[in-house]
Amino acid sequence: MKPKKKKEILKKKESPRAIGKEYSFFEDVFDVARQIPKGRVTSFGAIANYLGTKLSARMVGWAMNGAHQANPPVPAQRVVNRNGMLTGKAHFSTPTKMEELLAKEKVEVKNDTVVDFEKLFWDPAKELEI
DNA sequence: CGTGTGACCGGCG
DNA sequence: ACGCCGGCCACAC
Repeated sequence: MKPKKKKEILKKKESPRAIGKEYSFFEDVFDVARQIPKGRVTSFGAIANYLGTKLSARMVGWAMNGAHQANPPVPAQRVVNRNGMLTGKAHFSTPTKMEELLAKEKVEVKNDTVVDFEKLFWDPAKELEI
């Protein structure tokens, strides 16, 4: 947890490649995703909202595209759409990997959808308090 | 530099 | 109630 930064990161994006490393919106998404408490889940919209791009939740999901490939690994299984559906399960090693991971987190998954999603919902904008 | 795409979301028919 | 369409931002080709 790092109460600093926050929007500071998205201030102006000073040439991501100029750094020579991955340093951009991705890191923000990854960082937020990593801050998701165990046994909790969040939605793309929530992350997008936290990042200030709620109107473009698509990019969040798109960013997650490299999340399962990022280092350190990002618990992408805790990130689902606003319906609580495991939309990105297909992007995991195995189609069942996502619900398996969630199952280990004591998160019930029924029909590719998180049970009690509303209760397990973790809003970064609130928890992290922008 | 321009075009395409993306694990979405919300509104409208 | 369901389905389709547009939109927004960032990144890769």
